[in-house]
Amino acid sequence: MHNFQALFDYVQKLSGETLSADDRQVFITHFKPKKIRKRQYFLQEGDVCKYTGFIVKGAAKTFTVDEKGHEHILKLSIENWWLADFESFYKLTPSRFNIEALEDLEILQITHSLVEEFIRPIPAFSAMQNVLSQNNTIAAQKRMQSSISQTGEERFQELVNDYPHFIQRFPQNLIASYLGLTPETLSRIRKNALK
Amino acid sequence: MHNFQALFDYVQKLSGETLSADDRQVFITHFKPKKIRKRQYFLQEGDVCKYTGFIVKGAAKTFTVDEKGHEHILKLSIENWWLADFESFYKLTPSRFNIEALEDLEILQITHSLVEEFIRPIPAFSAMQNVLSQNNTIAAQKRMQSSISQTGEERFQELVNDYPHFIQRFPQNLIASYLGLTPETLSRIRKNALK
DNA sequence: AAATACGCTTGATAAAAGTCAATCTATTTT
DNA sequence: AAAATAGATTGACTTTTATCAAGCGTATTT
Repeated sequence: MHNFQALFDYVQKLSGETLSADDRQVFITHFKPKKIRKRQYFLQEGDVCKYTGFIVKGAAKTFTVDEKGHEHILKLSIENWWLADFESFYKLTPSRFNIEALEDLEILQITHSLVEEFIRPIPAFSAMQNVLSQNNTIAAQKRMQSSISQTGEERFQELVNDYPHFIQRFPQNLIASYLGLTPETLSRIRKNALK
Repeated sequence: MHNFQALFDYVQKLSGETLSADDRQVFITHFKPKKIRKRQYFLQEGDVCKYTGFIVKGAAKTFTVDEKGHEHILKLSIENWWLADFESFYKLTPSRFNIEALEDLEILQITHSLVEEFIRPIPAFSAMQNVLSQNNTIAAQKRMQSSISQTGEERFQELVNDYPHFIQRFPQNLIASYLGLTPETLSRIRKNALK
């Protein structure tokens, strides 16, 4: 039996509400456990993102590949995050992004229509969605603010302060890409910062 | 009597639902019309953003000022947008942003607690919030993607394509700041693009 | 009408970041 | 164990963008 406890804990924590036994059963009925091995894709550019997945274990990157073949990482996702290209997921349009497992992934996945029909009616879940939406708005605003007004070095320092576990968990070339820098530039930034 | 029609139209359009006469009365009771003259502040750094305002007429910029005294514009807002620093508005913490009228503003403003108590229970409104939240997530993702993977010139071209009315309505130095560029750099980018 | 602000442009120079190539180390994979 | 791969670093050089300063029109203000 797959581990739904992480999902229950997460929903309850963010919503501040309790899930009844019946609620839990609805989750268990509609979310499907799935494993994705390292280097496998959860989503490929051009495909429709039919599922969103709650990460129970593992990590993934969401990225594009430009004309020169360079990767640009938009998101790094770990346990207790939702995996999806939400534009494609909401609108059922082909995605511009790839999502690839960086470590073996265990997720609980579900389609948009099943969420709408069965999961969103659960009050704790929609309360969680509201909190999550607020958190995401705030985080997106902060990241955008950094991006337009700070140097690479300042953005890196902010990441070290705000998400130190990301620095430990992911190799530097991925962190660099997430910050909009090349690996060489981040390497030099770190060298200079050591003074 | 202030123009609530723009707000009603907006809520109905985004939600796909109809507002009853009673619903409308709830809006009229709790939203307060306010005028803010050009160059006046809706919000100042360090203050708590107690209100969100629906823009009926006019335009505003949301920006920070860095240690060197340079402005960085995070958002440019016009009719049918909501004005606020949502981090400060949701959490009632002091804001890091300033919001200033670029043109005389007519807004309909309301506090967070009044929204929660009286407005959000209106189904069309909460449906609108859901759609808005999705749209914002998608737009934020797209802008972030541009920021980490494109040059200034490409970001400018994208803005011209996606929001041509912004280019017409705001001076170039504000557009430059919104794109994370100096006015000089944007001026040169445009000169080169004319070839 | 004169004075002032503002916005845009251009030039010269500096700083930040990217590109390409080489090397080194530490894992993985075979 | 050997081979292959992945990640990090460094050097030389280029491109992109910022900075500072000046000049020029056009609104606004007085």
